[in-house]
Amino acid sequence: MEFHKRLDYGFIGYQVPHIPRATRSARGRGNIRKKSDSNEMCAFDLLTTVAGKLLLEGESTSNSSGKDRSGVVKDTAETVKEDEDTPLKENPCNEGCQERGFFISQIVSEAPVVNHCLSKSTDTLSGPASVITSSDCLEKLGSAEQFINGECKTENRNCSTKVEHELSGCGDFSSCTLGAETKKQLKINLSNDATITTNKRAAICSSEFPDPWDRKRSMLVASDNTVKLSLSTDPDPFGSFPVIRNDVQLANKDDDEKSWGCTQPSTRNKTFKLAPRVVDWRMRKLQASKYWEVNPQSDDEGHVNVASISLDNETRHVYQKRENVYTSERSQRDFPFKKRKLYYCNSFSNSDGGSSDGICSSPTKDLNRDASGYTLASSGVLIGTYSPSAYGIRLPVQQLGRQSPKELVHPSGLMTPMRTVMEAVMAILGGGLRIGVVFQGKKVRDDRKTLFQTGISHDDKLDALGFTLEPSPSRGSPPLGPEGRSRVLPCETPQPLTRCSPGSTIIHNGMQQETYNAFPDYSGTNLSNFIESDHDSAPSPPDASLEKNAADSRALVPVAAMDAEALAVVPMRKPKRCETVQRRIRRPFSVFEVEALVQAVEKLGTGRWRDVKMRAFDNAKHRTYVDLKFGCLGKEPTCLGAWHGPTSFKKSTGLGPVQLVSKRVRVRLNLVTISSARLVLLDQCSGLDKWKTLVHTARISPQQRRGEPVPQELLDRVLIAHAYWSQQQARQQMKHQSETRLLL
DNA sequence: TTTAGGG
DNA sequence: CCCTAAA
Repeated sequence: MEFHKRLDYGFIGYQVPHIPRATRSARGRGNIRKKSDSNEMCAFDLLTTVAGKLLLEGESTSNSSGKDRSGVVKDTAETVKEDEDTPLKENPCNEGCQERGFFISQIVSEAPVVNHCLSKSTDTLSGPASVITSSDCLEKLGSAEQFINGECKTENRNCSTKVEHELSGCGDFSSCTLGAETKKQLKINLSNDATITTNKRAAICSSEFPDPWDRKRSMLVASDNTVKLSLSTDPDPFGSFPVIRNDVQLANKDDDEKSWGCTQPSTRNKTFKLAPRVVDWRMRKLQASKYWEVNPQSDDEGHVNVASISLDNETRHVYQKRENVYTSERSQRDFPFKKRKLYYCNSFSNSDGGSSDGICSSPTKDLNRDASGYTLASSGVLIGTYSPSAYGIRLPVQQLGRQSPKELVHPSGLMTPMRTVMEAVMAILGGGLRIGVVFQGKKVRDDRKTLFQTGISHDDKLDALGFTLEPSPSRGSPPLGPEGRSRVLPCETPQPLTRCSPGSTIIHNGMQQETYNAFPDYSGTNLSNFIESDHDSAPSPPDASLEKNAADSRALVPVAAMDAEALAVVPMRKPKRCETVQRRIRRPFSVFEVEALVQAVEKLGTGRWRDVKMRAFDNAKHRTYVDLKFGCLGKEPTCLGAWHGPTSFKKSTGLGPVQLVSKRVRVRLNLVTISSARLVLLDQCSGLDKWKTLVHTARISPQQRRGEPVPQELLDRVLIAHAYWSQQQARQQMKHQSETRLLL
C-alpha cells in the first residue's frame, strides 16, 4: 500500500547491518545510508535489540524480575495517578514498580538478531520466557485483549486513566479505512542522540525481518545523529488473521490522516551527533544490563504483543471476532490483578464520545475531542499505547489454552512499544529519568497527585497536557542534558518541534505528523513523501483557558519558572480537525483522467455528472460517486462519507458535515430520527468540480495555470464542450420554459 | 438522490 | 475539496 511504502521507506535510512542478507526484505533497498561510526553502530544495534527483542513481561515478570529492571520509567498516567500517600520512589525499580510502570512484553522472533546485536553479550539477554503465539489462536478464540499489567488504584475515580483497547474488526465497516489504521507510531526522539520510532501495529522485530504472520516489519534507521526504529505492520490484505483496528488514541494517531489526505510538510530537525564515546558508554551500560532478554521460546510465529495502559476503575473488554465485536464490561474488581484499562476509541468511531458503549469520554460535548484520539479517555494520561490486536497478536497457545476470552487480558506476553522505547532510553541514558507532567504549560509540581487534584479535569483541553522527560529525583543532574534546567517544547505548533534545541530530549508518543516533524533530516529521502498526507494537520491554538485553569490550580507551576530538570516536554496535542473531520486526500487529476472526463462530458454533457462519473471513473474508487445510506440502521457503512443530511439533523446529532462513518456514528444516528440521513462521499462531485476547474483553467492564460499542465488540446476541448453543452442546456431551459408557458 | 453553484 | 440549496 502506498501508505506503507511511505512509512517504510521513509524510515529507512540505514540498513541494519546485522540482518542476514537472505532475510533482508527486498523492500528495504532504498535510501540506505551507510554508517561508518562503529560506536554508533553499536548503539544502533542496541537499539535494534531494544526494539527487536521485546521483553517479555507478565505477571511473573512483575513479581520476579521487576527488581532487575532498573530505570523503568513510570508512565505518566501512573505518575499522576499515584496515590498521594505513596511517596514517589526515587528509584522506580522498587518492588512494585512493575505494576506502576509500563509493562512490556513482546515476543521475540528473531533471536539471531539479538545475538548479533549484542554479539558479545548475548548471555545478558536472558529473561523470562517469551510468549509464543499461535497464529490461529486469535481466530479460534475470536477475541483478544491484552492489558498491560499495571497498578490501578481505583479509589480515586477522578484520576483514573482509562485505557481501553477496543478490538474492532475489519469486517463490516472497515473496508475502506482499514488501511488507514494500520500504522501508528510511537516515538522517542532524542534529538541529541537517538530517535526510536515505532509504528503502531508493529512487530518489534528485527529490522526488516519479514514477519511470518502479518508482514509487519520494523526498521531501524540510523543516521549521523539519529537512530530510529520504525516498526510497521502491514495490514492483512487477505484477512488471514484478524486485522483489528485499534486506535492508540494518544500515542498513535494520525494514521487516518495518512490515508485521508492530511499531509504535513516535512520539517527538518537539526540534531546533533552523539559522541561516540557516549554511545559506547551507553552501549556498555546497556549490555551490562539485563534488560534485553532473549526469548528462548520465541519462534517464527512469535512476535509482538502489545498493550496499552491506563487506569480506571473499570475495565472494558472488547472481544472481537473477525466481523463481530463483542464487548463486555466489568468492574475491575473482577480481575485478580490490577491492571490498567486499555482505552481504545476505535478510530472508526471518531465521533463517538457519547456512544452508549461509553468507550470514549465526553459524550456530547466535543465530538472532535473524542475523535482526536486522546488517550486521556476520561481524565487519564496515557503515555504510550499499543495495540496488540492491531498486530494480530497471537497469544501463546499454552497461555491461552482453554482460557476464556476474558482471561486473555492477562498481561503476559504483552508489551508496549512505548515501554520498550522507554526502556531503551532508560538503558541508554542510564536510567534515572522519570516522566514529568506538564499541563497547560505548567509543570505539575507534584505528579503524585491525581489529575483531579492537579486541577486537570475531564473537560480540560488535552492540548495542554504534555510530558517531560526529566531526571529522577535521585539523580542530581540529567544524564545528558547539557543544561540543568528544563526545556519545554511547546509543540503547540509543529515548528517548535523542529526547533528543538540540540540537547532536548523529546519523548513523543503523539501523532505521527509530530513525529515526523521531530525527525531530523537524517536521510533526506522519502520523508516528505511519506508524510505527505499529514499536510492538513495543524496544531490547535493554545487553549485560551490556560490562564484560568492555571490560576485555579496551585499544583501547576509555569514550566518556565520551574527549576525542574525536565529535558523536554511534548504536549499531548489535540490534532486538528483532520483527526475527526476527515478531509479527503487531495488527488489531483491526471491528464489521463482529464482526458477521460473531457471525453465523457463531450458525450454526455455537463449536466449528467453521475453518468459522467460512471463513464469516466467507474473504476476509480476515489472518484466514485458513492453514497452511503443509513436507510437500515443496522447496516454498517463501509467507507468514509460526508454528511449530507439536513442541517438540522447535523445539529441535532452533533455530527459534522464530514464525518467518519463508523459504528459510533450509527449509534448516534440511532438516537434521532434519520429519515433522510445519509452519508455521501464528496467524491461524487469530483468530476463536476474538476470540470469546473478545467473550464476555469482553460479560460485563464497559460501563465496563470498551476499544477500539472493540462494539454492545451484538452483545454480547448473543454471549452468547446462546455460551450456546446451550456448552449444545449440553455436551449433545453428555453424549451422547457416555452413548454411551461404553453401549458399555462 | 442528484445537480448546481458558491466558498 | 467543502458545503449547501435546490431540483
